[in-house]
Amino acid sequence: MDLIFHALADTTRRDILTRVMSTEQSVSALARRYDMSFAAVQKHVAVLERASLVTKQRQGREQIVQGDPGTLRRARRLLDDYEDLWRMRVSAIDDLLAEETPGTAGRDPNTTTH
Amino acid sequence: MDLIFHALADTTRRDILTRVMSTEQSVSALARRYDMSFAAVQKHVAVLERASLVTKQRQGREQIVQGDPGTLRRARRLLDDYEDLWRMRVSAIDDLLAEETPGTAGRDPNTTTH
DNA sequence: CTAACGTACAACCAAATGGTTGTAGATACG
DNA sequence: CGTATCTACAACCATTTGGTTGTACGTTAG
Repeated sequence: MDLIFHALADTTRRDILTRVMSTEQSVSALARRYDMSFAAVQKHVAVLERASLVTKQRQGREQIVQGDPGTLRRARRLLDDYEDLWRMRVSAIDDLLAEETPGTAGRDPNTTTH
Repeated sequence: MDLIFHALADTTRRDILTRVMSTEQSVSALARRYDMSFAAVQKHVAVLERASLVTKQRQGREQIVQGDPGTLRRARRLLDDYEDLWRMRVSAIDDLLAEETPGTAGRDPNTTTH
């Protein structure tokens, strides 16, 4: 998890991810889009790869990069879990209020049912 | 966004977030749970606060920390967007296949309709 | 009032990050 | 064949990170 979120905590890497999620591309094709050295982009891809957000696949002399939706889902699920915690906490307070003053539902504006 | 994901890229911080999402707590109450100095935990909370994942609220001499579900939602949405990119890409390939060999739907096992 | 508690913040340190340049090995092209 | 392209990787550098300790200050408890 540390690896996943760390990989996502960089604008360039998120941009690379955006690109390869919709179209798989070679590392050099990606590098051409950014104002930094090939080696720098190569490192960014390596970080994404270590996090399993991306996979590489050799094709001749090129290395084709493609996104991995499975890892993305795992990350999203974690965020969902945090939101669930919040909802449970609020509903616990709601229950308490409902018990004390029945009829006064007191909905929390931050709580969104999906 | 960098701040948000960077804040999430640390086990201790995610653990703090888990705690305050379900129950708001003072910084020192949090600090007692971890095998590190108060100052270290204080810094972790500061990182979460800079990322707006958490808000602090003074109460006498204590500083009460509570989770912010809104920021969490923003992060989750971004991950959703990446998954959407993937689905659009796959469906584009599907359309192409459907056009070439109608009847052979060829569903991608990675694609999950929500 | 005094002592203990909760917090803020500075100074310091080792390790990791994000970038660079340079070198070298495969693979494709003319 | 020779040359250009794509990749890998090492060495280096400035900055940030995650931790420490120490000091100072407002607030609560005895």
